[in-house]
Amino acid sequence: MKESQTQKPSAVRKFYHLEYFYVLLKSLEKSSDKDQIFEIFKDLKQEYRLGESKYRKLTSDSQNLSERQIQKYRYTFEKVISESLEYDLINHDGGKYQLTDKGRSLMESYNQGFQTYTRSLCVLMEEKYNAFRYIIDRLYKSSRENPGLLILPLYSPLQLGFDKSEIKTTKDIKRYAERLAKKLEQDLSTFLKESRSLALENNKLLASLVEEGLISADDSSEFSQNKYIAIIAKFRDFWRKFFLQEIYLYEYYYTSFEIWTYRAKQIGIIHSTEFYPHFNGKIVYPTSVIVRNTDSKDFKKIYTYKDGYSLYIHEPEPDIEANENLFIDYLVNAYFDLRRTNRSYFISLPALRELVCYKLKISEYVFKQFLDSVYLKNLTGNLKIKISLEVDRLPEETKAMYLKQEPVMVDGRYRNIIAIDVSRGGI
DNA sequence: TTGATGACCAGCGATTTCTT
DNA sequence: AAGAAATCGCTGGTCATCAA
Repeated sequence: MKESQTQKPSAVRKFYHLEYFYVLLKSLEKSSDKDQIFEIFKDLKQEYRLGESKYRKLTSDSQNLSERQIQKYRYTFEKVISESLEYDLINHDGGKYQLTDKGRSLMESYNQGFQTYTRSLCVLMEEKYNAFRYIIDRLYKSSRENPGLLILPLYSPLQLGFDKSEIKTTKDIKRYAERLAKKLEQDLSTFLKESRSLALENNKLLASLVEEGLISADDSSEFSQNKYIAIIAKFRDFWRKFFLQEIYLYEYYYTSFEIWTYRAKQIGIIHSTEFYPHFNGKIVYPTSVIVRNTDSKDFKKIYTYKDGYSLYIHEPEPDIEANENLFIDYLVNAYFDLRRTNRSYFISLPALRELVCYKLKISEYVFKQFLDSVYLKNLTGNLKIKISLEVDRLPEETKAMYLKQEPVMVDGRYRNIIAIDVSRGGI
């Protein structure tokens, strides 16, 4: 397979959830007046759980929003409108907004299921921006040893064993900086098989902190404690930017990368996670390829570029026996991997999902389909292993961080913990 | 006018400390 | 022990600024 040609850069978009398009179009069905559309949009944003964060948490109801919240919602609203105009989903005529045929057909695709909907959007976005192609190309070029894998390690002082109370002077900051750089060098070598000294960059970072007046050039003098968060944020941003631009040659800034990969994740063409077990930070890899053509039945074409290359999503069928066996193998391996650090038979299903998705290079959606199929067979006793799935607590029922990930819907119910028995004797 | 960029901050959930 | 309050760490979204 010849690698495809890198496309022109992607512009920045300002919202993550692809449902926003649908929510806007639905609002437009009811009104053509902008202020009224916004009112409906606000309610629907709430109804579809389009929270401020990716974890879809909503606090207040749409009736009791603060001025500031309304301002934020309006900001998002304007962005959704402007992007919808670009894709001709709506048109704007004399202060009135109307759905176009294209908009109506996108709504139709939503009713056929989320996968159909996101794929229609993928076509619209790719026609205009080629952003997914650009990122997928970058991902495949990320590392010679491990093509496709991109890591963005992240370690706060806390995670490296420093307590906030022991970081007071320039000297302390330098100690953290040094340990962080060492850790990052390690990650580069383990994950990307690249040995590289980060000492130079580390010095650059420290120098910029001094230059901006956040810390003093003198080792023993204390920095102002209310700048602590700002200083730590500098570390985070600096290394993220370094990894993206220097290691992965991504030419745009972090937010742009975040937004496009998260959109790609919803379509199922790129996987990205902050919850990969035993790793601090973010891991991104493609669950698709861009090639002229392929004979493999595991890949489905979803978009064709002008130069003849196509975007194929990796979507193996669960009911083909070889696929099923491979899935079960990885499932069992990942289960025992996680069991080593866990006393209970039950382990976190999202964590297991991360390991299996990575091994098979499949999206969360495909994982869900496989697990569904395998679980049903297990219930009727037609499987060589025994699987138990349970619901611990759903994200909205708890404040625990480890449950911030979306649970997996299997056999019609949300599940978040799993146990596996290979002997079939019962657990 | 539009997009890129970096700084900033509200607010969330985790963690720690205080209180009963 | 358990709940309440205070503090901490971090993120997404907003905004000002700059360049084209």
